[in-house]
Amino acid sequence: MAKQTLEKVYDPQACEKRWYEFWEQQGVFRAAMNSGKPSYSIVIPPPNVTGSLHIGHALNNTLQDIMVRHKRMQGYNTLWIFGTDHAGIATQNVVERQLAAQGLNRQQLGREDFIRRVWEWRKESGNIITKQLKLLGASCDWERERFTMDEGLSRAVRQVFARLYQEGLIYRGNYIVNWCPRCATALSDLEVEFEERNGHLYHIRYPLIIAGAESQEYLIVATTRPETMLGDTAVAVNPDDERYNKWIGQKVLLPLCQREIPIIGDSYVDPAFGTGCLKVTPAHDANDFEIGKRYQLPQVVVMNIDATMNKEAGVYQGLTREECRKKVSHDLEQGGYLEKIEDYRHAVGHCYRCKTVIEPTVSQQWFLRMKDLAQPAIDAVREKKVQLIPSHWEATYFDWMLNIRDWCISRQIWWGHRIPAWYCKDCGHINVHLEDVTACQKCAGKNLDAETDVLDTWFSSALWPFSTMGWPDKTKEMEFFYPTSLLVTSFDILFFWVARMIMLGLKFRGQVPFHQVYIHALVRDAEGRKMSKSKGNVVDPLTKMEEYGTDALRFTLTSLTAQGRDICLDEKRIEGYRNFMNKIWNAARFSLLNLEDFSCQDMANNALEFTLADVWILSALQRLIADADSALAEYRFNDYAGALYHFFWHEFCDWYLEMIKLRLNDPQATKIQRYSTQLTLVTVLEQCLCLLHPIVPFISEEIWQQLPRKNGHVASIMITPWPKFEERLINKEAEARIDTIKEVVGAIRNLRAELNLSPAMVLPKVLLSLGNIKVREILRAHEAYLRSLCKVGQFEIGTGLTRPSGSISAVDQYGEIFLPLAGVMDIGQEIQRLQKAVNQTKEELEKVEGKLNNPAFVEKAPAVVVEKEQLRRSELQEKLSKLLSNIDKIRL
RNA sequence: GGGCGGGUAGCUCAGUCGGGAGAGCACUGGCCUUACAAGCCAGGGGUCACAGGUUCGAUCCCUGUUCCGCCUACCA
Repeated sequence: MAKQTLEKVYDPQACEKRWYEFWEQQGVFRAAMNSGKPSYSIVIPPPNVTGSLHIGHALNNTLQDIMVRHKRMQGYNTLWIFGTDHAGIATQNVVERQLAAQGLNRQQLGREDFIRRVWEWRKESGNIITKQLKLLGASCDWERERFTMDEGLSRAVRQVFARLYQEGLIYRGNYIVNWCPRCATALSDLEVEFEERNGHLYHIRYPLIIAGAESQEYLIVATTRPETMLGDTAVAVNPDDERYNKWIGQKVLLPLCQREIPIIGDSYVDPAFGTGCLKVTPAHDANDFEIGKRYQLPQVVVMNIDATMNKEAGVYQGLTREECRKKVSHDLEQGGYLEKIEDYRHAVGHCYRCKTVIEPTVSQQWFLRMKDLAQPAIDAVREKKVQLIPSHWEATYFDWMLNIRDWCISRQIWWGHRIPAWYCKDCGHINVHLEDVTACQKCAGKNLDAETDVLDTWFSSALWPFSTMGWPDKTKEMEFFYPTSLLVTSFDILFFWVARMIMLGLKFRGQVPFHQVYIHALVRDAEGRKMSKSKGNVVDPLTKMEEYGTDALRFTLTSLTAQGRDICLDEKRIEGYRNFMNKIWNAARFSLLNLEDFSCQDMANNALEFTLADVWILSALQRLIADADSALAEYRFNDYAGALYHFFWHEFCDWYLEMIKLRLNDPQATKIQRYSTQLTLVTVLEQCLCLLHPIVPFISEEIWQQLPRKNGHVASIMITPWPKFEERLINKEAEARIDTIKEVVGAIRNLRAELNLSPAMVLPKVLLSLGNIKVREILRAHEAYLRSLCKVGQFEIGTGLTRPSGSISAVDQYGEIFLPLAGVMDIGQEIQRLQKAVNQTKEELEKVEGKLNNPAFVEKAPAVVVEKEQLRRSELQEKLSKLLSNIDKIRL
């Protein structure tokens, strides 16, 4: 790429697309399978095929991209598998809405045509998120893209289903499940969201049957759902409840239905709740279902699949649940059966897809037995074969896994993996098989009905880490990349997805699907509220990427990713990091301007002549590399970003670049000297770009491509070797010297600022009176830095210097600073300024003396700590006396 | 009901071994200093939620209280 002068302001739009295309062209996203190298792999949490990029995706994929880019630079065989999820209910909803717009529904189309329509939709609109992830810079191996409904993954699903069925882990049966009347399908327990709602507790009188006839006596039951009474088949009381236990075995008359139902005794009933009498509706309540099984009560389903009342509801047939509740309540009151209605707040289950109130209903479904699958998965986490990060999620994981319940895996929708079961109409045998069954395996009859239900989408997701790699076939991918190294996900799908992958991975591969799981937080708005369309506080990552640049957004998200914390995203932060991108840009601009006459040469290290600044920055860079490495290794993303931010801006730009201006602008500098500093400059800049690259891929590539470098270099920063920490470059002496210089420069600048001296004004002379000979030596040796960084014409550096008359003074840990400003200074103001310093020093001194005067402290604290305090005391005492003496002499 | 996380500067948050409280943003003052005003220099600002305890010493460890958030659960 030709050299060019950089613009003053970084323009992300101008380069992002260009570099992404360049990377694709170069094939650098493709997984290498080089047998000499270690492997690193991640499978993406597959976004819904209907999805578009939201801020959570942006975070999730930025973190994955950071790890993958980092490992790729470290030389691993790196694979990041991308793919999408067929999202059964969500996708079906989308296509159904499209049909509705044309006045059609899926029943009119028929199953086959409908499925064809979904595939068409997927072809046209199913790759939105793919394009958006590319905009985000994601370095997935796009050639290995998978879809949960594609041929290979479908085969994996069937294989798993068939084996689990054969082993008796999958069974079919009539049980109570969570039914969504809007989606017209069963849901798993996890797909129900409970929310507190204001409701009512209806107290209803159930007349007792005495001597075969309705009596005036009654039991009162309390319920939040009076409409379900139409399906009541018993009333239960606690057998120890002396108010009622005499009635056990008797009957009550069910109001409105004129049905006699038994009174049973069951310890499930809490005598303290409500009236102590519980109406039992086995077909519409999960607990009642259990009670019903214990007493062989009939199950009366009173609703249709859309939650309108069915013929069992008698006169209420055809009403919706809500209408029926009103009517029942009204009729009870009319009949004198309603004791009272109380306000009552309780949790109501809603469909996680469409928010419709769930109707617990008995129906014929398929289930996966979980207990046996859970145990090895619990052990795997306990034994750290799968490491959850942060580890406090383990508690949540164990709690759920230990109380796991069977998983309802069948869905009454059309879009999804059809359950591979065929019912023989001749002998009743259920045929479950990998391939389509055309003749009954038991009676050879050809009279078969295929199962119409499909599987829960999460069933196929559970196989994702190995199904995407070609399992059940033996593939090179499986050999190289399974188990995967890391999974990056959000905690809200820990049970939905992570736990199930561990269980099925262990079951079918005998190995965990991933070694580590990094669980990140939710992105909230600046006030910490969950983002939602209804609140209107959604931050659209794509808009922000356009406004501030993709790198700025990525850096922001990374900086805010501290473990165990939610992320509160304030747009101000994005702006701030956009500014950081610009800072990087301008530092590069400065560097390139000063590297125009530079070309890399082979030169022995000992022939070079480095400045103190050069030696120091190389040393500081080593510390940065070490910090970045350890932060990444421990997934402290915020520390990783923070270390880079601090080093680049506040060490490299603020100090190093300012210091080397001296040499770069010095016409007296020899070629070797100039070359040495230029070499340091380009080295540090390049290594910073490499360290930054995983977070900010675009700007780092844009600048990197323009750096002068040796021949035979690689094509992209993406495949440049990751910087290596070099112990030999650590130079504590240089670091200490720079610290001293920074300290003195700071003190002089502070004085200037407090006196309101214009930065443009060059102070003719400054005196430094320093007690320590080493400090004097350092400052004398590097006086040039002081002169340029403090805008001072001349220094007098010595010890015990007398304060020139009419001088401003300051005292710091090294000694005294005098600015001779005869005639300019305001004595009153100066006394005030010094007095303030005196007060501060006194306060600190009191604290230290408090400690040292405490005999227990001197006796029990470690010697090092005590010595430290003693040293501090003497320093403060000396500072105080100097300050006081300066006030004393102020008028001289 | 059970569990988890949190309460540190005006805001959002760091704080790894218990030993002089930090960052970013915001704010104040001064500067268009030949990379950058999306910038430079300097500065102000905190009873580390509250109460006890352990310790020579607690933001940090222990106990309790309180507030906020989340997860989970078969009290109708």
